[in-house]
Amino acid sequence: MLNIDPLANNSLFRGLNENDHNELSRISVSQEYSRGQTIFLEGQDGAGFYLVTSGLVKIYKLSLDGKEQILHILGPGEPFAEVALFAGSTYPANAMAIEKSSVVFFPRKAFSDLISKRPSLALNMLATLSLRLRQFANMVEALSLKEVPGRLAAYILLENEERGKNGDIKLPIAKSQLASLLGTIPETLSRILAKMTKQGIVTATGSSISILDMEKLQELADGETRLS
Amino acid sequence: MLNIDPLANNSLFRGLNENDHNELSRISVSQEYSRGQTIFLEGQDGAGFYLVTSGLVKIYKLSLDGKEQILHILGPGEPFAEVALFAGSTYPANAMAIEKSSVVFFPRKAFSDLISKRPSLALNMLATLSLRLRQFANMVEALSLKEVPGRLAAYILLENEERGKNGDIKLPIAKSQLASLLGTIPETLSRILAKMTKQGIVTATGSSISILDMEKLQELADGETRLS
DNA sequence: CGCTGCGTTGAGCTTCTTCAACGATCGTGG
DNA sequence: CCACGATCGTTGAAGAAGCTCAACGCAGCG
Repeated sequence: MLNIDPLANNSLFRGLNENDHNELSRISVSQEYSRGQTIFLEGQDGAGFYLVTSGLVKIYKLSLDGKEQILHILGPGEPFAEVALFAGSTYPANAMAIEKSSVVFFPRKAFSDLISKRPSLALNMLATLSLRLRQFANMVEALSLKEVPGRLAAYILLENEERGKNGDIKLPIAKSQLASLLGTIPETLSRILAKMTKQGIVTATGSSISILDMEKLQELADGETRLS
Repeated sequence: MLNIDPLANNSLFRGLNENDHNELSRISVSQEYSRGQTIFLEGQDGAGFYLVTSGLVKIYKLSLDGKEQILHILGPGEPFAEVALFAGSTYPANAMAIEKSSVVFFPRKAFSDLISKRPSLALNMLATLSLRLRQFANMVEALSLKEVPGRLAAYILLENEERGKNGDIKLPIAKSQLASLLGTIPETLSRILAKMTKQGIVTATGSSISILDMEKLQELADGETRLS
């Protein structure tokens, strides 16, 4: 096969047999979204959950006056909107494709039936939700206990561990989106990045960031230091 | 029996049979904590999870300079630290008894074995975690998109729905703790409550709050209005 | 080539925190 | 039962962090 099955290699479905995978393929529906297209809105009836197969999807909340807070950014292999399956029936936030994306949709009922019969599927799902709870706890901590420089530093370090190798990072999202993810606005992010650059902590050109002073970045992320 | 079994009536264990309940009783351990006593600390090995049977427990994060952000307040019947079971092995935050409390502790291994054999237990746990994810999403939204008056208004309204009847609320926690839960400090909370009182939205005496203008409170919580 | 979205920079302002002092409340031991 | 201390809550004044508004440069794309 030229196209690898997006379902087969996902950790969410680890431990399932061939039949289960066929069943999953049978009940799921592939969908395409173009950049900026809404996948669902907060409050809508949660008809099922999704898995990203390509592209990038953001989960976000909006205030009345239009300010956005991104809760998650999801890439290939990552599920979203699982919450709607198990508690309440509506989506708790909005979902939009940041870039051209493909997702697989799993209708609620069919998936519920399968999960009731497959303990390993339920356990995998528990692991997924638990990981997300951990991320949320860190996000609340960041928003409440850290200032924007600290949040940005933590983000850069995290990104460096996950994608960067030698301290060179390519931002996967636009800076305005990063601002929204960090709980601030583009202007503030821009100013702080400029300040970090001026102090020799990083260099930033376009969507590339290079870490110059890893130690200082770590201190900022931990809240040991101010940017002054 | 004089003492009702705290395990039998919990929604987490709904759908389990008599044997399972006996098994749960067998593997669990009762613990007592006095006011202010630490139950576990962030980063410690997560040896299991807990269920509050009486009293009040807070889950919280601390910054280096000692500021506290409360993530949850848990009362009788509510479980906590389930996350440590399914993702990572360490506790993601600190837990402390706010008042004299009794909890039941379920050691990791024994509970994992049971959950693997009882699909309904896994599903109940999924429902619990999903609900918590929803709460976290709302908390992030509040911290990032609402100002303190809005957060306080939302808290009062929520508390009124859950415990209050006719708009009279008895705060279950100290105001300093409420400030920490709302992501602010006691001084700010005090000032805003005073302002709300001055504007005839609520009256506050000690730990009692009475709602005078429900509509205005709702507008504040939704972000439609400022306190001016 | 022009338009539109993104990013940057500046000035002023709002919200919230910090620091400090004081008052109230509650539990406890004398 | 009262007195005391500790914790909690309130209020004021000053400062800091981040937001708003506005203008402008730049790049990408049709």
